[in-house]
Amino acid sequence: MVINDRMKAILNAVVYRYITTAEPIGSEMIVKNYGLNVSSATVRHDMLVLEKLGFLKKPHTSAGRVPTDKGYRFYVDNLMSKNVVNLSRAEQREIVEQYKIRKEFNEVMRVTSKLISRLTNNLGVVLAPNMVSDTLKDIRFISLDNNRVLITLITNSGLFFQKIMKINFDISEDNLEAIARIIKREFYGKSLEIVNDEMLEKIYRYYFKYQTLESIWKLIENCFDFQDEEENIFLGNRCYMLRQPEFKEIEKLNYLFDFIEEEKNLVQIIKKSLLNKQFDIVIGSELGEKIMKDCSVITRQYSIKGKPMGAISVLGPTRMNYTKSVSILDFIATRLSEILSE
Amino acid sequence: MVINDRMKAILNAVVYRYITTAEPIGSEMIVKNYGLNVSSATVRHDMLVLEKLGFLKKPHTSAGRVPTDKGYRFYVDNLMSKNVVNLSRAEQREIVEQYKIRKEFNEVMRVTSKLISRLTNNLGVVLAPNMVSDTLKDIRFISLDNNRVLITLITNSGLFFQKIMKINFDISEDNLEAIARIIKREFYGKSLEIVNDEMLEKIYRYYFKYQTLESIWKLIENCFDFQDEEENIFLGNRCYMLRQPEFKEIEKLNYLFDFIEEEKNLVQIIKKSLLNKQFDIVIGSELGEKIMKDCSVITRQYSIKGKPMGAISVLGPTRMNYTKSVSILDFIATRLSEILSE
DNA sequence: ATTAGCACTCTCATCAATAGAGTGCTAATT
DNA sequence: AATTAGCACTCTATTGATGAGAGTGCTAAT
Repeated sequence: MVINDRMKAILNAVVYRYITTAEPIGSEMIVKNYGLNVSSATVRHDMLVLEKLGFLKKPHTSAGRVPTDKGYRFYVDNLMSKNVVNLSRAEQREIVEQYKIRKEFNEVMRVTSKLISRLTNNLGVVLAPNMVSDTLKDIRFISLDNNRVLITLITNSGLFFQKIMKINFDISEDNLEAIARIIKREFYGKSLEIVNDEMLEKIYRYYFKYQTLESIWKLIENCFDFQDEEENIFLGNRCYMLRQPEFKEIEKLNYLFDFIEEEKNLVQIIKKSLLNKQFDIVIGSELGEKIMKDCSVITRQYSIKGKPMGAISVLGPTRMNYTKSVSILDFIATRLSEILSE
Repeated sequence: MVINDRMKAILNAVVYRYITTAEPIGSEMIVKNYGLNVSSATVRHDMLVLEKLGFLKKPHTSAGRVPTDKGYRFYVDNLMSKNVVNLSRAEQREIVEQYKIRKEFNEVMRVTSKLISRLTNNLGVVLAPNMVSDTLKDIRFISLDNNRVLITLITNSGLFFQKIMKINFDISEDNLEAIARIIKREFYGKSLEIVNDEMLEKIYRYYFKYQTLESIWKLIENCFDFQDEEENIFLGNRCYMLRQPEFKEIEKLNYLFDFIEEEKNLVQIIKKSLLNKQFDIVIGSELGEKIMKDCSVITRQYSIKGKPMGAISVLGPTRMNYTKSVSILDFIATRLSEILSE
C-alpha cells in the first residue's frame, strides 16, 4: 500500500473540495470536477486505500469521504503549496487601510485581531509583544501624588509600558529623576529580564544617597518583573466562526468558547507552536485538547525591528482554508511588523 | 380593565418563573406554585386581561404565557423591588478577590467585564473612563528617538494616557520640558476639552521662544483631542450567553454577535442609557434595534473620586434575571469606583 | 490495473397519528 | 359580580413508517 500520484491528487481534491462545501466528497464528484481520466470505481478503490492508510474517513457507511487529521497534515505538508492563493486587491487594500491611521498600541493589536477574523472568517488571535527579552532604552518617574509614582519604561523596540507604584514615604522629584538617571545609566541596552536580576545588587551602591535601601527597593522592586505578567492576548470577532457548519451545535460551541476565553489556554497553544519555528500549523487532535479536536490553529510570528516579538493566529475548524489563511497571516504579519518597527 | 393586585401578583409570578424556566407559564403552574387561593380558571381569566393590556403574550394558541417587553417594563418599574436578591458570600468574595491584586488599568477593565459575564451568565460590558471631561494634572514629553515623542498625560482622577507624536524637526529635551511646563502652568485643572479648545490661542504667546509656531503646533495638535478618540469598550466572555435558550439558533446568534462586535453600536446604546440617569434598564424593542429585540441592557455608572467616569453593563435576553443583575452591577460598580479612586 | 454493474447501507425529508399541554368559553355556584 | 368546574378546541412535539437518494464495496469482465 503505497501512496501514488493519483492518490495524492485525490486526497488533494477531497481536501480542497471539502474545505468549500463542508460536505463529504463522493467518488463521482471527484471524477466529474477534477479530471483524472479514470472512472469513479477506480477513485473508489484509491479512496479505500487512503482510508486504510488513515488519510480519509467516512461519517457513515453510505457517505462520501472527509479528510482525517492525518489527511489534513499530509495536505498541509505536501500538497498545499501547489494551491497558493494570493490576496485579492480588495483584501490587500483593507489591510493597508487599517494600518494607515496611527493608533495607540493596544488599538493596533485589537484591530489586527479583528482584521484576521474578518478576512479568514474565523477567529483572529494576537499575542502582544513580550517585553521580557526587550532591552531598556529609557525610564522615567512621574510623581502622581503623595504616595503614587508613575513609572514609564521605554524599550529599544519602541514599546513603552507604565506601572503605578505605591510608596509609603516622601521622595522629591529631584530624587526620583536622579534614580531614573542612575537606572538608565547602569542598565541601558540590557534586557528587562537581566535588569530585573541585577537590580538588587546595583541598588546597594546608590541607596545611601537617596533613601534607605528598603524604600528605594520598594519603589522599583516589581518594576521590571515581567515574568508573572500575564501575556496580553487579543481575540478578534467571534461572529464569523458561528457561520461555520461545524459549530452549528451550540452545546459544542459553548465548550469551545469556554476554553478559548480562558485566555491562558490559547496563549499556551500559541507559544508552544512557536518554540522553534516562526510559523506553524497545528491540526485537530495534534492540539492535545479534546474540546479542540475539530479545530486547527495557524500561527505566525511578527517582529519589531527584525526581532520576533509576538504572534498572530487563526483559529478555525480543521476544515479551514489553510492556503488562504496562511497568505492572510503572512501579509498581515509583514505589515504589522513594519508598523510596529515604525 | 384595570390592573389589580392579583393581576400584579400573576404578572410577577409569570416573569419570575419564566426567568428561570424559559418555558411559557400556564395557569395551573401559577396556582400550584404561587399560592393565590384562586382556581386556575380565575388565573386564566386574569391572564386574558393581562394579554389584552399587552403585558403578556402566547407563543401559540395552546401555550402558556410569556411576558412582553411591556410586561417586563412593568415588572422592572413596579414589581422587581419586592424580590431583591443580595449577592451570596461566595459571589461577594469572588468580586473582592478579583480586585485584590493590583492590576494595570486595561487589565482592570478587562477583568471587570469578565466578572460581570461570569456572575450574570450573560455578556458583561465595560465602558472605560472618558477623559474628555477630566482635568489636566500633569503632562510630560519624552523623546523616543529623532522623530518621535512620547506624551504622557495625567489627569486629576489619576488616569493617565499616552500618545506617540511624530515630529519632523529637531527639538531638544530641554525645550520639550519647557513646553510641557508651560502647558502645565497654563492649563492645570482645566478639562481636557477646554485645553484642546484654548490650546491654539495660548500657543501663540510662546511659540517664538522655542520653534516656529507650526512645529510646536504639530507636536501637540492632536494631543488633547479626545473627541474623535474611539470610546474604549471591553466585552467580557461570550460563552455564557450561549447557554441561554433564546440564542440556540445560531443564525440569530450570528447576527447578534455581528451587531455587538461592531463596538460602536454598544457604545451608543450605553451612552444613550446614561444621558440623564446613573442607572438604566432598556428592554427589547426599547433598544430600537431589530436585531436586539430579544435582548435587554442594564447599565450602571461608576465613578472616580466621586465623579462619574464610565459605565458597566449587562447584555442578556429580555428574559434575564433583572433583580440579580442589578445587585451584581451595583456591587461591582461600587468596588470598581473604590479601586479606581485608590 | 481498470472498469461496469449492482446489491447494500445509511441518511434525510416527508407524512400521519397520537399524546399532552393549556387555552377560551359556557353555565353553574357563591 | 366574581369565581369556578367542565369541556371542546387548538397547537406542538414526538414517534414511527416510508421512500428517495447518495455513495459505497464487491465481483466479474475487460
